[in-house]
Amino acid sequence: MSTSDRLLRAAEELIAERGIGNVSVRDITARARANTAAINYYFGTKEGLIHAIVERRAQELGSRRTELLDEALITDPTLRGVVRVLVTASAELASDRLEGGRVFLRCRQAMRADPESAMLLEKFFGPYTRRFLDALEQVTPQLPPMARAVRFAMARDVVDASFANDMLPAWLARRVGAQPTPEELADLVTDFLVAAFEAPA
Amino acid sequence: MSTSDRLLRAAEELIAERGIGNVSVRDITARARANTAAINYYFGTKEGLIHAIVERRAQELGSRRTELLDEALITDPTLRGVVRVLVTASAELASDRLEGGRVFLRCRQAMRADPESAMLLEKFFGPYTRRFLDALEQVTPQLPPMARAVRFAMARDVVDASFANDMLPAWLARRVGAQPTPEELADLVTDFLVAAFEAPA
DNA sequence: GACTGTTTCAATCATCTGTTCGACTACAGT
DNA sequence: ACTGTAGTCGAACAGATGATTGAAACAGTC
Repeated sequence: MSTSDRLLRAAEELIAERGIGNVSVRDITARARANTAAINYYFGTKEGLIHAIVERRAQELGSRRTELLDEALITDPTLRGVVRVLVTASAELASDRLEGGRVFLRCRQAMRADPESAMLLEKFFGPYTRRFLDALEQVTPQLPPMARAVRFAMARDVVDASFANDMLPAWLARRVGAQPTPEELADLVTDFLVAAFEAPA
Repeated sequence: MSTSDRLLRAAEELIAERGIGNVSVRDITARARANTAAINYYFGTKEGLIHAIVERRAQELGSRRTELLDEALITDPTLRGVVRVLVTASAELASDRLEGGRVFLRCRQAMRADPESAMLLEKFFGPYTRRFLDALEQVTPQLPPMARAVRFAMARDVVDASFANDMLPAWLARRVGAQPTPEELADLVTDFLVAAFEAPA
């Protein structure tokens, strides 16, 4: 694996573990077994690094999401079909179908707390998110726009949060005796969201 | 207002604006119009400051939540009644009924991205959250524990995220032409969650 | 007015931050 | 053998960081 790849990976890992802001270039280069200057050599600045992280993942994820969505709109153009796609896209990451997906989910969640990074995320993931809302519009024509928008925003948050963290917080998992598997979780989340979208406005 | 109060306030504001990790003690003391040493004088360390922030807010919020919950379990012991409480507690903050509530909501959301701070939050807010799950158990006896736990975790995330950020992300608000008021939002979120909890397991 | 404890202040500490630099290596094409 | 290019390395930079210090300013009490 090339040095720049190792840097990207190491940065994602560290950000996922500690949150942005608690990660220095020295931490990253150390874990990547690279020299301190490596980040500046390959990405110009530290910011350039996180830019590269987002750009790369957005491309991977975006094409997969588009793929799933196009398929669903043909084979199963229902509310459940569209929600399934939203859930599946994240569930696939959570089960590391895409290399390092689990790590990136947490990394992205951490970036949301940093305004600058949050803008980056919006810039790169925004277009795909919009396509999603378009699809949702098709399968919930009866909903007033404001209700649909708010529900969509909530659904997004639910999916992101559910799969990024441990599925259940530790105390909750202890209380019910187990963590759900990613597959269980995907079903639970889907049922939850479909019912929520079907609520009368 | 005393210096230590100004420090707490300033820290909450800055964390809310920039996220933890982008806030130095100098930033905080500058905004609080206090000396650089003030934080160490009053709170020992920077970490002591954020500890104090969480402790103070947890006490305020906890008692209010308990109050709302006890009341609801008597006057309206239904799923909708309990969900209403969950939503109301945050909606009150979002409309600044409690001084600086809006700011703290964002501040807390930012803290969630920092593992150390997240542990603090869990420690201080955890007990109240548990009481909530107890209440939910009473009004949804038909749900399997795992489904209830996951749904509860999702509901928590929805409420926190909805009221912490601008209600809708900028591009979504532009698309539907307006931001919902906190009251509108509270109703929309409540309907959404009640329907979600009523989904067959 | 002297004495007390509390609060504020500027200056300073060692450490960590992101970034830059010049030297060194390895290897390609000519 | 010579040259250019890409990569790596350790050392260094200036600035920011959290924390500490000792002196000053302040209040209230005898």
